[in-house]
Amino acid sequence: MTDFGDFVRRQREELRAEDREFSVRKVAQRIGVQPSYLSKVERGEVAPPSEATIVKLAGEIDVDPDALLALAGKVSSDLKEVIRKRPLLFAELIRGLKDLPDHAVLRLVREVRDGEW
Amino acid sequence: MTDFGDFVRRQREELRAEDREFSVRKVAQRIGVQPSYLSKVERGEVAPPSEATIVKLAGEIDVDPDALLALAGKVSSDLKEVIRKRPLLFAELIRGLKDLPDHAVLRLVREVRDGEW
DNA sequence: ACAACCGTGTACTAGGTAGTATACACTACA
DNA sequence: TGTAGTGTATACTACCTAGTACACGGTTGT
Repeated sequence: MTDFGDFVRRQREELRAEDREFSVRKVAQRIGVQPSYLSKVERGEVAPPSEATIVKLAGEIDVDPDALLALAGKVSSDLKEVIRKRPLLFAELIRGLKDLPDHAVLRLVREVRDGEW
Repeated sequence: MTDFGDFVRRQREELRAEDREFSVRKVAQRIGVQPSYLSKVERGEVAPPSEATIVKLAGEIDVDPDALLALAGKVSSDLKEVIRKRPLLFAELIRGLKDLPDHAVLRLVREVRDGEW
């Protein structure tokens, strides 16, 4: 389960190759944690950080926050909130989409986005 | 935030009016917790139980598990898993549905259920 | 009258979460 | 050559989660 750490390290080092501001220490400082902690996170020595820290990190290393949260095994709390408010409706919808292929879900997404609502 | 406790107590007592098997003690035993703990949960003296315990409780007092989890401020982990596997797709879909009225979401649900996929 | 059952008060806890603080050895630059 | 910056090892912690264990006094059934 070091998917998360490995990904963060790779992404940060890629940015670092072109900008020294992406050292462990500098990034850690910008997202508000100790460098030693970020180091351990990247090496998978400790579990992924909290949602708030992950979101800041995502902003820093230029990845989608939902994608990074997913790598950490988490779901954004604002999405959970949407479900929590109408659990029966959303539970049925999501379970119904569970096994459908991407393109089918995407069709739904688009239908909603440019919705005839 | 005693929504959860109040609801459980009401529901249990309703069942209890017609069946003595729905005492705090009996229900607690069937779901595998101490009676004192269930009592505290119902009175909101402690936070709602874990997901696993909530699901057992829901089965026992005849309410939808997703609804009971929602009252506890939680989302079923199988739904989270679905999102976690395709975070970009589902994040966009759910945020797009966030402010739509029930009937619009329901239309989607039905579209998926009797899907032309 | 008494046994069985009832809900609840009190005290406690193992394990997890999300980190901090400090010190160390190595490298890079000027 | 020294100083500024680098990643990491070690030790520690406050708070939260999800409960347990036991005892108590009140109520009910027979």
